[in-house]
Amino acid sequence: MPELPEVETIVAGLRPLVGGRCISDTEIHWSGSVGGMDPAVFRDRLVGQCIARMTRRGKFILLYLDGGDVLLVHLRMTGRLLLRPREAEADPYTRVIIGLEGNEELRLADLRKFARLVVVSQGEEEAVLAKLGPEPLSEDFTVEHLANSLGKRKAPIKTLLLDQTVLAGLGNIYADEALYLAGLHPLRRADSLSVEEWQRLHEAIRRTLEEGIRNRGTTFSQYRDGEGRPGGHQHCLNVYRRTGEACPRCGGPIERLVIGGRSSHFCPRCQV
DNA sequence: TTCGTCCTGGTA
DNA sequence: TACCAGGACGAA
Repeated sequence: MPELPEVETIVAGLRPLVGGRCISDTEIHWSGSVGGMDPAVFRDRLVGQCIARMTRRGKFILLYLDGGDVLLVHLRMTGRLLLRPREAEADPYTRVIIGLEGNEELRLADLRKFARLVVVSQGEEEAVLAKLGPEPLSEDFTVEHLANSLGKRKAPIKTLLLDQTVLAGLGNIYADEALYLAGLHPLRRADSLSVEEWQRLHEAIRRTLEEGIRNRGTTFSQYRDGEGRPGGHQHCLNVYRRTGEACPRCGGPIERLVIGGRSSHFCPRCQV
């Protein structure tokens, strides 16, 4: 669910609210969310450390703690990271609570139980992050990088855009939207793209992610920002989950195909 | 590279 | 009742 724009929105919203705050207690309601870690071990390790820095890398949220640990959060499909007053009504599907001094708590709520919260020693997070490709909105993400990493691959371009080792942060929604903006059919073999098409795709990826961030992410059902608010980008999508509706450009019907096990939405007339 | 799996709930 | 869902990993 949460892709780069959603995670960016969460982090930008929470960063000023949790920076410098200290952890006073923790609760684990479903141990799978912390990889089966013993609740007492989890608590002993975190309590007393303060949040020095909060950042995002790809779809990961990173909380750097001043005691030498890093909290890595990945929300996967339905995870939410919410900052709530302690006395606030329980959020449904709350799996982990990290209590902060000052009567608030960070809650990991997650309907489908895929989200993960991992504690590592500072430095160890680099092994996880090293597998990720460049940030799509950074200078490291160039047309050359995109074309060089994928230009010889035979797989459909749609499938490859979801590979986090190629670029970090794109998911199913924004991949479909980027391919629409670029006018590329999701089944196109990557090795068939021309220089000009790589340029269009590169530009389209950036544009669609920037618009997603501007609209504070896409909410279909589960996504909320760090304060529980839905995003607004679902009203601006051109093709994603619009099967049968009119293409904004040509008016023809949007089609849906399953590619690499993921649903893909596209306009067969505008995307070739 | 593709498929199943981890899970639960909403919708057709 | 069947199918669908925003992610990612490991096995075949």
